[in-house]
Amino acid sequence: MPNIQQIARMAGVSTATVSRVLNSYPYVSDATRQKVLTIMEQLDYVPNGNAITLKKGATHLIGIISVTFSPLLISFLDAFNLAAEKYGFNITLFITNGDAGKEHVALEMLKRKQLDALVFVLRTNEWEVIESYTKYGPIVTWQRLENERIPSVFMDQYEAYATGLEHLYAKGYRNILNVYPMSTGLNTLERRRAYADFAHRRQITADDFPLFQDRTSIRDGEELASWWVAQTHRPDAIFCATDEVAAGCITTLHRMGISVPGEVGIMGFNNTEVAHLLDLTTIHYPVQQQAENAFVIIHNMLNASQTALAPLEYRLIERHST
Amino acid sequence: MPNIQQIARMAGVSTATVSRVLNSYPYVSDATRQKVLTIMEQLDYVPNGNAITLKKGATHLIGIISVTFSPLLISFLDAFNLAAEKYGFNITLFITNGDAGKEHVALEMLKRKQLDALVFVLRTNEWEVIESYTKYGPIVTWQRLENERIPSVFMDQYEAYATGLEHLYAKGYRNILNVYPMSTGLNTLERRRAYADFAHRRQITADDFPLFQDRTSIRDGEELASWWVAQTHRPDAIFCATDEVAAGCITTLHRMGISVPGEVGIMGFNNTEVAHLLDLTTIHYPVQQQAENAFVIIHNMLNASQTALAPLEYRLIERHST
DNA sequence: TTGTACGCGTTATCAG
DNA sequence: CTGATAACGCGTACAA
Repeated sequence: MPNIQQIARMAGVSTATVSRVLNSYPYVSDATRQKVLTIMEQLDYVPNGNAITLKKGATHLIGIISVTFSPLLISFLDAFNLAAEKYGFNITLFITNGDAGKEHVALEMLKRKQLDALVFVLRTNEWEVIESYTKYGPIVTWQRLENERIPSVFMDQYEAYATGLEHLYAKGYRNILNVYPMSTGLNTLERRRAYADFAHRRQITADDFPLFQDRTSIRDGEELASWWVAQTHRPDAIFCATDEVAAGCITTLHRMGISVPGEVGIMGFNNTEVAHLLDLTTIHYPVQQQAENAFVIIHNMLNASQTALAPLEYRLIERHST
Repeated sequence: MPNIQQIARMAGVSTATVSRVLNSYPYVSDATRQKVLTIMEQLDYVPNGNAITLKKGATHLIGIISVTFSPLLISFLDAFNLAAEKYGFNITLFITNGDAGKEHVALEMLKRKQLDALVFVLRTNEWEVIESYTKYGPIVTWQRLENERIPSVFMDQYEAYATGLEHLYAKGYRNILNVYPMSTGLNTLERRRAYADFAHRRQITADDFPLFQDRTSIRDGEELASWWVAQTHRPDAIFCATDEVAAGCITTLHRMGISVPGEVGIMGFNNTEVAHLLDLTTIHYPVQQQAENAFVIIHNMLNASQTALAPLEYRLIERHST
């Protein structure tokens, strides 16, 4: 593997000149340019990216961290990737499976300048730990967070959840079971607050259903359906934490011969592909815009620029499960 | 940001000694070690990963390239990631959306030593183009390929498809519609060959169904269902290219009030999550092992080692759609 | 046990 | 228009 010096020597010029040719600087005579290019051809010269990285201090690599591969992460990745590639950035993926150590690997890579920035889709370490790394580069999160140093592209779910509840109310449901996502997340808090306010507004008395939370997977939905069937006092609608929960629930109910929305209404959240597949009423969430914004924020921080963020809007997708 | 020299100077030692402490070499007196460590602490010293990368010539980054985010890619990524992280490797993702240019970015990064190796899950460029980059580092593919320089972790689908067909036959289906994946891929060829041999073996005369290929998405499955309903002479079973096609098909049929497997049998391929969700009979494909093998091959090439590959096995998953 | 000095491959400044 | 040379930070023979 020849390097820039060999090329310089063989072409009878200095490395500076070779570098100029490489980066198509002006002020290089056509004669020397051609000479250099020819030698490069001959020796099959390839500039070493690591040397450039070391010199320039930028890798154009952004780390994205999540606990698992959820359908939502995929949408996020897809949109982020699209935005990033326009500016020559690529993505390094860290799936932690909840292992704080794996997350540390990513943080350390930022610290050691192997990554230009980090996006936390779903964190494992405490925010304090993560925050202590902000001095090494931009860190953005998708989760809800109020932190001076870690910008968030989160969109509050209170209103969106309230909209879903009002839809169920309008459809005649009065006995709604809420199934919440991660109990550690603030989304659950917001959704519970939205329900409390809704119940008060609509004068719905407290039910005696158990509290369902930490339910986000298809399997969770399947268990939910089994629970529903076993009850004597049943909810007439279930507002699921994710479309996947709704999917597992609705297919299991169908399998047991229970009609949806006849006997029970089912509602999802996020509008992922499975919601379309199973004709689920759900809330469309602007994941794409959030992902784009995550990139824009990073790009702004890296270049001290001021590109504006995209506005975030949710909307109710009414299908036939309610 | 202090560097190794500043630390050396402040500690009153040479950079070599600092480096030794950094990499916990033996033969450093405890006294000097402590002195150096203290200074590092004080100055909040962080070794620059890029400099190390340049010096050592390895990034411990492997690029993975695919056209889209299919459920199968996710399984692959997940398993690959698990294998890779044990050896300190991370993954950089390239989703090309069929853009050969984006694929070139990855190839160039390998060439320029920003990536240690490349895995083509789904390529866009011609193999010839890709092959010309093998001199810059290990390139492995998941697709079927017979190439000296590009190892493949592909598993032949002839037998698996034949097993699926025999299952349908055993269930009494005689009028099978085959829906094939990418017409450019060899999987389609193998599956068609399996069907031809099956038809001959079971003395099934040629049907007059159109040739369905390049069908891999949920939407493709939905269209397929519409097609099926519109026919007078209908197949009694559909062997779908992927579970997603089967999913789109079966839900649409249900929606139209058609019973599965009563009026038509539906069979998927790959055993992804949606197959479980919709209770689809399918073929389980050893994606995890293929992914692990991809990493093992790369690791072997990088270290001239000889770790053995995992054996590949498929199996029929019988559920209730046939 | 420690230090010197060079190499890794580029870019960028400054002179000419 | 071109060349010398100093960074960028670190690892490592070789010598002591």
